[in-house]
Amino acid sequence: MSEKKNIALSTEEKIKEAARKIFQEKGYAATRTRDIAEEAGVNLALLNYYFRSKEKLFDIIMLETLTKFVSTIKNILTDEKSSLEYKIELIATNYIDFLSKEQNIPIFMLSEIRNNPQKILKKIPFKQLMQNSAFIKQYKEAVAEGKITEPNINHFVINLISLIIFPFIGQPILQEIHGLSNAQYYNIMQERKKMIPKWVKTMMMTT
Amino acid sequence: MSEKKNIALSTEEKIKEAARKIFQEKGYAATRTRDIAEEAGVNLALLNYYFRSKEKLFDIIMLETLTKFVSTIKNILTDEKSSLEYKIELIATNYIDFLSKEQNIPIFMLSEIRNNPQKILKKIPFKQLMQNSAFIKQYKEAVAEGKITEPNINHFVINLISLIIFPFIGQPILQEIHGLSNAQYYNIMQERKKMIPKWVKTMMMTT
DNA sequence: GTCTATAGGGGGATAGAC
DNA sequence: GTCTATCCCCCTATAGAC
Repeated sequence: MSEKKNIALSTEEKIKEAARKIFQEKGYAATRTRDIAEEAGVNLALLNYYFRSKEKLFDIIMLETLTKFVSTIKNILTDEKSSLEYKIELIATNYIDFLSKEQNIPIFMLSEIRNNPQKILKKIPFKQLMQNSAFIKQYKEAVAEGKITEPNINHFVINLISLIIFPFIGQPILQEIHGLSNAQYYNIMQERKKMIPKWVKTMMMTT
Repeated sequence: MSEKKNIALSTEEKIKEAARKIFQEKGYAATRTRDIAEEAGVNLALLNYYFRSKEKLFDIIMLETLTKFVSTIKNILTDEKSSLEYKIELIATNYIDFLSKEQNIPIFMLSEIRNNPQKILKKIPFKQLMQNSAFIKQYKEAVAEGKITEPNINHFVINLISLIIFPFIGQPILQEIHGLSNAQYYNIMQERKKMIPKWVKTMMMTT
């Protein structure tokens, strides 16, 4: 199944694109290097020629996935000029747009983290990204000014991330429960871009 | 199948307990039958003697896991007598207690559903469980009476489930971001038993 | 029912021709 | 760089002794 868009790619890039697709769909353990080669339309031996091993290829895909995932919010969190409210709107909008196109990324990342937490978490400085960010500073200011009554920023971050990401992870089950088509579910996710910022704001005023 | 009062588990039960543990930790593809046999402290051949194949053993574990997961809320949703508010409190409390003990269940269920949606979803009548439940009826009544301003029940259900379940799925990453110990994270989850019901209530009044 | 031994085959990796 | 052919380990499953 050779696709038009792949014709311009080098062999190495074709393999990476195929690996990204299949690793993200099935996870490391369930992926066979033969499937990646077939998806890429290249010979199996080339996979080892370019990337040495299945695991090394996986490591590259995972690092790129994590980097892409983090880059979606990195600049938002550290921007000193934009307001906290605007940051929340941007985070919700950008992540929902990003994940609508790359639906498998959250479950892929999280299930591989379960299988090997240290290996994956050490690749990306999640902690440093958050701490001392403008985002955190502004949240604490809002608490000091009485604009927010929930002083524990952990709950705030957990809630924001949960409301954005879980609907993608739980999509099969949530669609089944509500009897929704893919298009209907997509529309619901679009609605959430506007609603999540309002919701988290009111939540943080509830004690 | 059902043994009398346990002193020691039967061989069959030892295998099932070991299989449950390892499948839930690592997922189907990454699990080796040798690991299950070792964990159970029995010979590898006994696994096939009692369960025929790895897949048949997995199917049993998955069905039991889904059943346990659903039974946590089944009676709550269908209870005609309790109020909507009380139902929400019970759901939050019971699920957080359940998942605090069985932390791997959500990611296990959801990643196996990703790998094989129809096979797993058809095992459990998620849809029928929800539709025509007292829970849905009471939500619609609350909308009609103006107690709730968000008419779309889909968002309500998605939000409630997201706020309860995602913190368990994302635990490794969320702990890392906030620099929290296991004990600290456990305490945060305990706090959420009281807070989630308040939050979802105010969220559904925000339009 | 439980064990040892092994069949059978899938899948990652490589040698070597071109 | 790309291919064919093949190695060989590992894992599931089974045969057969006890």
